[in-house]
Amino acid sequence: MAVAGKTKQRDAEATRARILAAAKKEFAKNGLGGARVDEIAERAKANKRMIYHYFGSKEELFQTVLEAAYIDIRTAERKLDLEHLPAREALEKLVRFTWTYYLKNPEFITLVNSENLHRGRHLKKSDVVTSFSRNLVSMVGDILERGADEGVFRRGVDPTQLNITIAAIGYYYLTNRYTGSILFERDYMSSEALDERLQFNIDTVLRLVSV
Amino acid sequence: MAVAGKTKQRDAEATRARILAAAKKEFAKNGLGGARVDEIAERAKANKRMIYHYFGSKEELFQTVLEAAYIDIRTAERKLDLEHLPAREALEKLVRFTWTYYLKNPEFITLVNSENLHRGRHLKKSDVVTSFSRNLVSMVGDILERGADEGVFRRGVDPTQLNITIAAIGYYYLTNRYTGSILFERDYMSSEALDERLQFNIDTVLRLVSV
DNA sequence: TAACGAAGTAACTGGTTAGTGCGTTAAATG
DNA sequence: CATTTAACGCACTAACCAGTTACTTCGTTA
Repeated sequence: MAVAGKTKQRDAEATRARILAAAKKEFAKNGLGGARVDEIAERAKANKRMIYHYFGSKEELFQTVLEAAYIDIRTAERKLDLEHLPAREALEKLVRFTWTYYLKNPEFITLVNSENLHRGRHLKKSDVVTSFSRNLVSMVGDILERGADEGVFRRGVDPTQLNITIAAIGYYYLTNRYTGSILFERDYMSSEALDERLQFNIDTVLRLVSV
Repeated sequence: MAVAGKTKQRDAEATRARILAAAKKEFAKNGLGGARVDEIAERAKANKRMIYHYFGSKEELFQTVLEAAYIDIRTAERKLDLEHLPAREALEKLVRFTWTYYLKNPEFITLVNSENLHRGRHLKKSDVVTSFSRNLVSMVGDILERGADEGVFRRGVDPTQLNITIAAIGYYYLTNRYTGSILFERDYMSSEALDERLQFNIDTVLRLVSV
């Protein structure tokens, strides 16, 4: 019997987890097409055969990584507990959270980009993720309604469009930071530049919904 | 001597142009890593050898395609002639143009995404593109200043940040339309959805700069 | 404790792909 | 018209890469 804490010589769960973590890094760095299965195996300190044993194929591995990434961000969003905050504060907190999440989890953006290059064909096969997203839209819908009741927000703002915009203004800045830095001759990633962008985004969203 | 209009059996310029057009399609569809040189040659009805003759390597071909794409959008922006419009109209026209350009030139977005996956290493080698972009920022800066003089816009809005936001709210919606359509259970590309998004974006930008 | 299933490994395969060597043919030049 | 230059094509290669075969080792349980 395996004693907890003891270094097991064989540990299916641990190996699977190491593969998943390595795959996330490799897919994020090089995209689905550019990622190398051998590289993932090496990074995970696992044999390549194990990848096929646990995940079936490179594509299924990608699908699993992508699903896990979506579940992670949606779960974090739920934990924000925005229901108990005044509408204005709740919305600002969501904008801040989205920005910070992208900043701390740059793999998320690259994974989503890669999936969209492939026309969403992996996400289509997943059904867990949709229900998580419904929750997000209703969360924002609630904030908007509450804000209108409080008299600080105008009515008639589409929650889905607002959601897309909140994501867009952070996501675009970060995903296009390389070309942006070159074209606009700015350092996109200095802490001053990041702070400035976050403030601009909060301002954009609040002006959009305010009465 | 080649007679104008006569179908030449050999035409360096035409072959080069066909390769470039084919490469744009292939790179946009599959990214730099996923694009196949053989596929580009076939699509261009040129021999693969010609690609290496005119462009040297796959990477240099990509760089040329990317440069051409940037020059195209920046040139189109200049032709908008926004200087002779009232500030509000000028800004709305720019938001509309940006949206429509992305919509009609979907390759542009995918090329930029691909370049950012590769950390901008091709654009770094190009110097033509930077000067084009400087022009865009000053164009928006002028509109903002003019709007403030007219009394319709507030002062202190950063033209670069505004520029980024105008691009972001259109770009993000379109590049993530596959995952978006699945997660939010909406058809992102129906003409009603597209109209609605454009209106939302115009509204977002105007509220952002208005007094 | 035997035996069975699952974890793990190394070496291989078949297909693909960027890039080339070398020969051919059309057009420009003098 | 002869010669040179540049466009063009065929067929090849060396490297790469996803996926597999055939095998060993460990842990669990009848």
